[in-house]
Amino acid sequence: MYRIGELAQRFEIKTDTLRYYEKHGLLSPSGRSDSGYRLYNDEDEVKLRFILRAKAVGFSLAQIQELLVIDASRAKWACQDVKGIVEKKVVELEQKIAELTQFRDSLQQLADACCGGPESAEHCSILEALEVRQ
Amino acid sequence: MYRIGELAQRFEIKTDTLRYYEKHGLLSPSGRSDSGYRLYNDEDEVKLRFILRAKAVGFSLAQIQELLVIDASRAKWACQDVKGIVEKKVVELEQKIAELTQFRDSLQQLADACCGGPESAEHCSILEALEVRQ
DNA sequence: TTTGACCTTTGACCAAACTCCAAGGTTTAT
DNA sequence: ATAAACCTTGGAGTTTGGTCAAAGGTCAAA
Repeated sequence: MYRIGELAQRFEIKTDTLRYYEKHGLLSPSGRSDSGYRLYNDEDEVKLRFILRAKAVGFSLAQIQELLVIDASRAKWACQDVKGIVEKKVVELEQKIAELTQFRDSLQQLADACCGGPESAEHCSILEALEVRQ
Repeated sequence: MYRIGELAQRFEIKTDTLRYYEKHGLLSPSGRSDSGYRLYNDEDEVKLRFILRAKAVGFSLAQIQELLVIDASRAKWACQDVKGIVEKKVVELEQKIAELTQFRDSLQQLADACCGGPESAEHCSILEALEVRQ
């Protein structure tokens, strides 16, 4: 059994983060000491590892919550349920990548069109492009 | 001269957004009516177009603020100043794209390793991967 | 015993970019 | 005149994932 500080330290996160996860229903300690201290067991540790792993590959806490629901009663779910969540996330990421890539390309275009030298910005093609009426 | 509602409608944004931009120093109306209504002129309109254009290519409002400072006194700045801001943003975007791509690749790997069928999630390789101790 | 580290709860704060609400004044068209 | 649309201000709320602060109780080592 770990106290909150021990578990937090073990995973290099803040105690406040663990309290936050508890408050938001992600991970509650399996017990409390007589004085009210949170006590986390091995299963709690496994669950925290799960959460942090999922975060590390880009899942939001809400999405992790979904995965945790499945993980809690694995036999009641199918592999396609899990894979569905992951694939949905992949699509989401791909869309965001596409958007950011578009931003990047637009900006690269602007940058390429600019002389970038010490000339006065009076006639800067980037500034012009941002305010032209068309 | 436009009142706030007219300008907002023209650019398909909320009046509250204009008030927000004013409060945060991005765009103040050039005048006020006797009753206190905001009055925006043609220059204000040009400036708003600039802001929205910059937003559309991914600049944050803080970054747009920087660009506006330059735009306000173009002769005092050089093309390289403007280009510098744009190039910095490009780098930022490239880093974010790289991060998201990594997420995507990790998740795609997980998805590929999963049968994704109706089999019980009891031994789901994705769930296993997320909680394995290693 | 003492002291400092640790723990609790509650509620507020932070970031960024809006958006909403309430109370009340102004304008416009009927 | 009337009613509805429009405007003002100030402050709070939303989202997401934390983080901080205050007040006070508990634990462990010296």
